[in-house]
Amino acid sequence: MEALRKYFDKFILLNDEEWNDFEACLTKESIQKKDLILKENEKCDFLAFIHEGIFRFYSFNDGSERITAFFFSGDFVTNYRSFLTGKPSEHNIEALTDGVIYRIKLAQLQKLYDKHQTLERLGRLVAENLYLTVANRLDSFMFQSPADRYNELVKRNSKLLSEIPQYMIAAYLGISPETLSRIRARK
Amino acid sequence: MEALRKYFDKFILLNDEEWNDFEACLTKESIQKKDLILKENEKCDFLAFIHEGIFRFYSFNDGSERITAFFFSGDFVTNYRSFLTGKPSEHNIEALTDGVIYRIKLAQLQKLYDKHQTLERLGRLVAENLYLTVANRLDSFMFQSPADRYNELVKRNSKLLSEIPQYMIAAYLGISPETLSRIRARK
DNA sequence: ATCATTTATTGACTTTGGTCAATGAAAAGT
DNA sequence: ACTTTTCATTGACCAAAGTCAATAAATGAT
Repeated sequence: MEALRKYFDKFILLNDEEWNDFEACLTKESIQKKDLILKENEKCDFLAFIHEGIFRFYSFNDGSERITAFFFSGDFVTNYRSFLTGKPSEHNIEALTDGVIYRIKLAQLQKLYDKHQTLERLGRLVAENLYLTVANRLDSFMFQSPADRYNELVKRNSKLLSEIPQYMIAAYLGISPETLSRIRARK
Repeated sequence: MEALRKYFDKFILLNDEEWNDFEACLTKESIQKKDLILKENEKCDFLAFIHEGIFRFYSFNDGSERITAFFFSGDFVTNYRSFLTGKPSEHNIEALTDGVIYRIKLAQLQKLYDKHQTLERLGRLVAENLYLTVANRLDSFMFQSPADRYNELVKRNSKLLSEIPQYMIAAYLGISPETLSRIRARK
């Protein structure tokens, strides 16, 4: 689990005791393409660290799918809202590729928070980071046109474009596949 | 500062020592209508607790104003992004009424985090809460029509409507004042 | 109370993106 | 390799929201 530890190091350095306690709570799972690691109406009581694979976080609006986020290796994936509030998830989390994740349960995480102030801090930093992610995405919806959102995606995350079908990119940008096709055509 | 302590109690109970250390870092300020407590391009190095007053958090897109949030007494107001990242703010925070706030500086808050695990936890809970707020707002932009957003606002926050001019509500909903006027007319 | 300014409404027109349908291209299954 | 299904593009049309401009209503200042 060196990958996970490295990811954490970006936020905060854990000593061996903290790390070992944390690692002991993780359970490894192999995931197949199209598996749902979280289903609508379930409570999300876990965080999952993605060792390998791509996931999408989506729900249905009327008939059509809306994708709130994609997650890649090195990311945490969870329904953070359901995780925090205990309410049932309105979203699904689906594997777009085969993969490997490490899960930790909410209850165990809370015990770790109590035991180590450093892990409590890590929890804060993770929450702050997630805040920044959604806040940026909110801005993109408030201030930018679909074409702007697409162009920024191309600039920032061209990897994503090559690995994910275009109609999902459209669902992520909040537009129809036809519109995305036209945005790409005109330029 | 009983109001602030009560607000905290919603998250977590502080003992007297923790509370006193925290309170000692607060500075009280009277604010006049139209004052900017944060200006574009400044770093936001504070959290402010609103004892009295209404504030708006806004920026300019091309020529026109976009309002990201309103804040009322009992809320914290800050540019959380600038606060967390240290980057200059792209937003202004303006008082819509006269008011009273209590500021705490980032540096002092960090000292408190180090001193008391409970305050560290409070920091996490506040971050988690802010996450939920923006995440809900993002959903409203991704999934709802302007009319839906307006109707929900009427349902949830009718107080806001009576205290804030309609063109600002429109800017908050991400639509033109004309469109809001028409949404209200048809029904 | 009057006048000036700000805010809200309404109409005409434009722009943008959505929907439906047809066609082409690519990928997956046998 | 061939068929089937999925995905992407394109066209025609529609609906929603934006813009510009005129007017009305409300608010504030003197």
